[in-house]
Amino acid sequence: MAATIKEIAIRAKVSIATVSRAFNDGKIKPETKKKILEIAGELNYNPNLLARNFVKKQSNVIGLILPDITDEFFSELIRGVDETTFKYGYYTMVISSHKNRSLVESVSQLNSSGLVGGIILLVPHFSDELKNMLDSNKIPFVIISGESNIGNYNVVSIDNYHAAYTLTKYLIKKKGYTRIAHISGPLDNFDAVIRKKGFLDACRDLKIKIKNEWLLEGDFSRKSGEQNFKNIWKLTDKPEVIFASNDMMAIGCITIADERGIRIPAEIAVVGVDDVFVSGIIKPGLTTMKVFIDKVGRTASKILIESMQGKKKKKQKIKIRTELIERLSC
Amino acid sequence: MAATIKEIAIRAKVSIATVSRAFNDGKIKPETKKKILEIAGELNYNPNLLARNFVKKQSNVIGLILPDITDEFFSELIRGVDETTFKYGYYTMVISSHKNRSLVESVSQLNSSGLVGGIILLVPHFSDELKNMLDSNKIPFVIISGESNIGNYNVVSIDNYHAAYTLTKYLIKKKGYTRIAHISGPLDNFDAVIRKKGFLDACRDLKIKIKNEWLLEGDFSRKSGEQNFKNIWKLTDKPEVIFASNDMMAIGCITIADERGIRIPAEIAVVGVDDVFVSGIIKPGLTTMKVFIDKVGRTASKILIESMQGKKKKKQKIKIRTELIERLSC
DNA sequence: TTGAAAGCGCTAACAA
DNA sequence: TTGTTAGCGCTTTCAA
Repeated sequence: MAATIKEIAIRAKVSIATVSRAFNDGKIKPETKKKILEIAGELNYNPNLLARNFVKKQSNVIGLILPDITDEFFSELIRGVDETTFKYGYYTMVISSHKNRSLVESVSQLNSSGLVGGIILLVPHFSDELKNMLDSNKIPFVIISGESNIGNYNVVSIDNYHAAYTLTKYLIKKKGYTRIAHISGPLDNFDAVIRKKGFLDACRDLKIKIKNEWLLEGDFSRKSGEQNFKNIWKLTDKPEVIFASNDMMAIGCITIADERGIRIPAEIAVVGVDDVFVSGIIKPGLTTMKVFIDKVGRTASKILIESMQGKKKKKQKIKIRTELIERLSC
Repeated sequence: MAATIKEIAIRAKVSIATVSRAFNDGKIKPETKKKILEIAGELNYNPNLLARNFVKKQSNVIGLILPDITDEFFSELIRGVDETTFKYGYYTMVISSHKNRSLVESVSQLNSSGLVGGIILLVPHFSDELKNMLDSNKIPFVIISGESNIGNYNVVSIDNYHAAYTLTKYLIKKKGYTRIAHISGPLDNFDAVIRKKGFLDACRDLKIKIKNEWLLEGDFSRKSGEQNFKNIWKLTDKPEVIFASNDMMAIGCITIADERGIRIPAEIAVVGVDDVFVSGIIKPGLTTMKVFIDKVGRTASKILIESMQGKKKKKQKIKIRTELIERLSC
């Protein structure tokens, strides 16, 4: 059984209240505090955070709710969050919502569980149900989402629009492409939609006409990149370059091109967004927009913790910048 | 403020004890239970897990302590753990020990915090300090480590020895190599040491002589693979194949070979262990031993949860099998 | 500066 | 089957 303040109190011949004060910032005589801390050290005392959180009706644990833990991407995100929460003396609880546990359900359970004092929520898309739940939500939360115009919440996003716009502009102005295909992510996903919009807007602004058949929808998976590449390759009127909405789909394109002996970028070029590890390894290296997902995690946790600590400024909307990485795929 | 059993009790005109029983498996009249559950539903009641855990002196949160959250590898591990804990109604708290937080410190704090009811501990190597701490540890824990002979603990390991032995044998018997270099991981890392032993034993058993200069030490990073490859390439008496102790180092080898126009496997072959995503993408595809790290996570959590639930069988040592993946790098 | 005592939401004896 | 009550370890009034 771990030591409690009661034991310390007995040994130090003081009341438990005094011991409690020694560990918080309460008024206490320095000598008393010193003695208590000494005894605590001997007893190897650590406060029972459960009890503390319970009575204070707060928690130094933050819940990180993910739609699904799969790729390298989330691992980076978790790292960013963990780094920050640790710095502030908080813990990170990772919760992924699977098929049998919806986002809404996860949040709602967590909320009343008392287990966490704040939530970081990664939302690929926004349902009314979710919005209702959040609006009636008591504990602080920060949303990580592609779209920041989703109500008066703290939101951290990748700057998807800027990423797609910049990349498209690069394709057109720097590389001279005029015939561009776009494989979007699933169109119920904010990031996907905004990237597509950035692409379309850039094309429009730069007076580039995009054929309808060059606008495809994938699901961010490598497999859907492969499939869409095959479809593009069947077209009689082929584009010169494929802008895949993320690296994984771009990698799918390159895979199939490689299988079929189609030369990249000579016959068709490919670019992506994310800059995952593989993108620097694959041949040819994938030109892409680097996304600083760990920064997203760090930023979100920082905002969350500040709001948990009562520094309630008004809700923030932060976009994390991206960066063009030029390689040889286009 | 979230609803409590007290409120429910008032509305249902029963005592709080009865309400409590309704949510547990206590003796209770079906009709009473039904009514209580109904009211709970209306009030959108969720039990305060903090309070419950506190009074029961247990916790349905398990702590997953990692040396550092970096690669794809951990992401898979976390996923495996999360999947299982969810299935049992538990939560996963991910804690990584950074420079400023040692493993021992993490465990010890967590222990008395009451926050978690069990711990999964990933230990790259074993210190006396850690061992002492674990021996005096009160809450259940499972160790994930390369070496399972580290005391009377629950340990889940990758079957490193078998992986290395099998791969080496494959190199020699199937592929006919006789001149093999080995880039080990850091030699204070269990996985690294055992893989090296498996390699050495296989060579000895198959009467293959390994020159000392072919035995190098890396640190599992891609960079150290690159460096070691350069060193190997300087040798006048070069090996025919490099057995890198993990895929990342093997990828480092391939990267440099590629840069320098050295053909793989024609001029020198390379194999690894892990089967990370990149290994199937890189050219040539990397022959490797697939490690089922998600299985490691699932197994560890299962054992942990069972032991948390008091099904105390004797300590288990489980090795997760690996599988040869033949590609074109050798 | 300290102590006494209440109470956080819940479970688990014990009593009825 | 249900109610009463004590208590988990801690913080926090209020009083001394």
